[in-house]
Formats: sequence, C-alpha cells, structure tokens
Amino acid sequence: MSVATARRDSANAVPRGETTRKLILDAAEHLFARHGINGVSLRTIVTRAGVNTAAIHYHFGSKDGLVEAVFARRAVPIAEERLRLLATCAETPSRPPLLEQIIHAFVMPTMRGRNIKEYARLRASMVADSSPFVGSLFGKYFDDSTGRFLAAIKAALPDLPEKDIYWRFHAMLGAMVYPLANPGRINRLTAGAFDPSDVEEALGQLVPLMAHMFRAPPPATPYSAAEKQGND
Amino acid sequence: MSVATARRDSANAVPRGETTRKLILDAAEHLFARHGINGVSLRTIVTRAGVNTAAIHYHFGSKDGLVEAVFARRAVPIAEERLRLLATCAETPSRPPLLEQIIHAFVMPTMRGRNIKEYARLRASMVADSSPFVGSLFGKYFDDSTGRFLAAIKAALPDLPEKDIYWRFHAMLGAMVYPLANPGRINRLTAGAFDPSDVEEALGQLVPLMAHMFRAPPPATPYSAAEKQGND
DNA sequence: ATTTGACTCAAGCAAGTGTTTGAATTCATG
DNA sequence: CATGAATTCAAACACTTGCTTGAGTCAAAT
Repeated sequence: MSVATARRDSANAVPRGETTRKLILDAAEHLFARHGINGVSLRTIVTRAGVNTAAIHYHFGSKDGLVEAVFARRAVPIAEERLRLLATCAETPSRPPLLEQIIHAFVMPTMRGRNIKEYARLRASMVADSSPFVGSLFGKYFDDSTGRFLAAIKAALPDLPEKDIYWRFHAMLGAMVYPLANPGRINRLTAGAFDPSDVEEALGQLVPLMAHMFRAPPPATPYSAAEKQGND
Repeated sequence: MSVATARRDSANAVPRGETTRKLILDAAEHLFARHGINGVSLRTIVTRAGVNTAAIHYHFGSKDGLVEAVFARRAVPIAEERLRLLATCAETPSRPPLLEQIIHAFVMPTMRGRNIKEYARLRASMVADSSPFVGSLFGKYFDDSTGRFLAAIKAALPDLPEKDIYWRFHAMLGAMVYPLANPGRINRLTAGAFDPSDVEEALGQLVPLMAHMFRAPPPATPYSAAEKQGND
C-alpha cells in the first residue's frame, strides 16, 4: 500500500478526496465509452461510482471538466510513451528507422494498459463528436506527438508525396480505432471467428498491415484503371 | 415539377406531409451528423426544419423512429448499389474478379451522392454508439450486403486465412469512415495540405490503398521481428 | 356545401438535465 | 478538546428532454 504516490511530506500521502476522484473517473470512463459523452448523465455516473451528485462539481468543476479529466488521464501517458518509443527508434542502427518501428511506437501505447479497451471506445466516440470542446481535447493532448510521428513517417518514406502520407496516416488512425470501437457488432458478421478486443492480436495484425499499407505505390494510375474495368 | 415521384393514380402524387417529412429528415441528418444522436434535441431539429414539434411524432412516431428513417434513407440505396456493382464485378472476364473492383463496389456508393459527407459523419458517430437500437440499424440495413462482400473478398484471396481477412476488412471500414468523420480537426495537423472531404480524391486514394493492404502477407513473422527491434 | 381524413399547431406534461447551496461530516493539526 | 479546512451530503434550482393532447386547418371526395 505504501507505493510511490507520495505527493506531500506526510506519511499517508493521498488526500481524502482522491479515492472519490478515482471512483468518479473510472465510472465516467466506463460509461462514456459505451454510451458517448452526451449519452451519460451525471446522475448515472454518481450512481455507478457510489458518490454524491455534488462530488463531480466539487472535484471537476463541471461535466466538461470531468470529460477532460477522463480523457487526459489516459492521453498524457499515451503521448509520453509514444514519444519515448519514437526516441528509441531514432537510436536504432537503421537510419531512417524502420517503418514498422515507428508504427509500433505509435500504436502500442494505445493498446497496452489496464482496461485500455474502454479508452479505445471512448476515443472512437469522441472522434465523431465535433463540439469545439471535445475537438480541442485531441489537439491539446495529441497533436504535438502526432505531428512528430508524421514527420518520422515522412522521413522513412521520402519518395511518397506528402498528400498521400496524410491519407494513409488517417486511414491508419481509422484502422486503429474501428475494430475496437464496437466489439459487439463485429462478431455478428464474423460468427465469432475473431476477437477484435484481443489487443495483442490487434497489435500483431495492425502494425505489419499498416506498414505494408504505407509502402503502397502512389495511387494515381492503378485506380483509374480499376475504375474503368469495374464500372459501367 | 412533374417528375417521376408518382405514387398514386392522382396527378399530383406527393401527399401534403411529404414535404414536411423531407424537411425534418434533412435537418435531422445535418444535426445528427455534427453532434451525434444524443447531442441533438427534437426542438433543435424542428427549429432548423421550420416545422412544429409534434410533426416529428406524427410522421416518425418517436425519436428512434426518426433516427431509423434518417439512417435508412441513405442506407437502402447504398446497400442496393453495392450489390448491383458487385454483380457487375462477377460478370467481368477475370474470375475471381479483381480485388480493386470489389473494393470499389463497396466503397463508391458511400462516397458519391448529394450531401453524402454528412451521412459519412453520421455513420462514424453511430459506429461508436452501442445502444441496442442504433446497433441494430447497422445489422438491419448493412449486414446482408456486407456479408456478400466478405465472401467475395475471400474468393479473391483464397490463400489468406479467414481471421486475417476479418482484421483487414475492419481496418478498411475504419479507413473509409475516419478521414470523413471530422474534417475540421484533420486540417490542423496537415496545414490544409489535403482535403479529406474531396470524395473523388478519397476514392482515388482509398480503393488502391485498401486493395494493396488486403494483399499484404499474413502477419505472424514480420511483426515479431519488428517488435524485437523496436522495443527495449 | 359538407364530410372526411390527413396534417399542423400552441400548449403542456412528467421526467431528466447540469448545477448550486448550505448545512453536516471528517480529520489532521492547534 | 477545539479549530478550521477539506470533503460529503440531501435538497433544491432553473432549464431541457421526449412525448402527448385536443383543438384547429387544409385539400380532396362525396
């Protein structure tokens, strides 16, 4: 019990309200992930957390404050570990580093961690939310590290036009988040033949897949040919 | 004005309430796409549509009824055109048909059409919604045609294990929907260098990209090697 | 002209929303 | 024990939610 959470000189470091804070954050993360931010009321959260209604406003100020706290609790360590792994890539003998290493550094922190699947679903539901506040959270916590990964990928693929890199990068973001967004519905299509919430399997599938995708030739000619054959 | 909308023997076929229905559906689609289903109240919809509150319940029964009507108005033609294009693929000289043709038949109907971008955003926000009702809409309107495309892709890639096909298929779904889900935030990362809401560009990029992704070798060995190099 | 059924409207209902308040409770320190 | 700040609590606030009601309007059919 005497772990590294010492924030003051006192022996028992954790303030009284800290456990309430955590109860609220855990309950909110679980519910937001499943029903979306707008689909969950503060009453539902406090009921699940077993705390009083006013506790949310005491600890987080408002529902938006709670949303940001839930988002940031996961986003900050993810962004930090991404940059740490990216720095490790840079020290590798191969220069520029292997595409696989960069992609692994980008994807892995979003996959490993306790109850990380809930956060994946939460991100999926927040991506589609275009309220200025929710949109600003991605910018605040992810844009910086994401920009560095875009630069690293550009360096690893110097011959690919910038525009194509952007398309593939966003395709990768979608591929990362979609299989984990709603595990329930997926199994209907596949008769339980695969389990998208198996994060180790997801890592093993997605990292080489995305690296292969990034190495596709520029799109112009092959597509128009396919369209001429497939259409009319 | 005397177009093909004749549904009865009478000369002027469209019933009075049909224009109100359309006003409501258009306003609801626009608002649902931007703010999510739970983020839009019926009052907001009727205000934008310029109709009375009770009109929604008169024409659609409930908010869920309206949600299904909005979803189905686009989903039915999309699923139909997908199957039509897939049938065209099957008559092609190459047998099994080219992967590019199958993917084009799957992707194109979700990209072309008036104001189709709004529907793409709506689908993105609904994917993350796990309410039983919203989930059932995907099953009701898309599972059948989607299953046929899965079968067609399996036939085109007979050597790829079934599990890998599922992973790549869901990666494709994510790649299709993510770049269109929130066009506003994307341009921050890319300094306006590309426009994800340009659907012709999206088709030209995504179809060959996804075909290339499907043709990646099975994942097992290359990933474990990459992990050993990139990690610790 | 009258009837009929489809449609629209203003008003209101009960329930749920985020938020606030001010009095209790806790608990390390004086 | 007494002090005082940190935290919790029940209760209520003003407002929004999805939905209903019943009277009213309109266009076509009799």
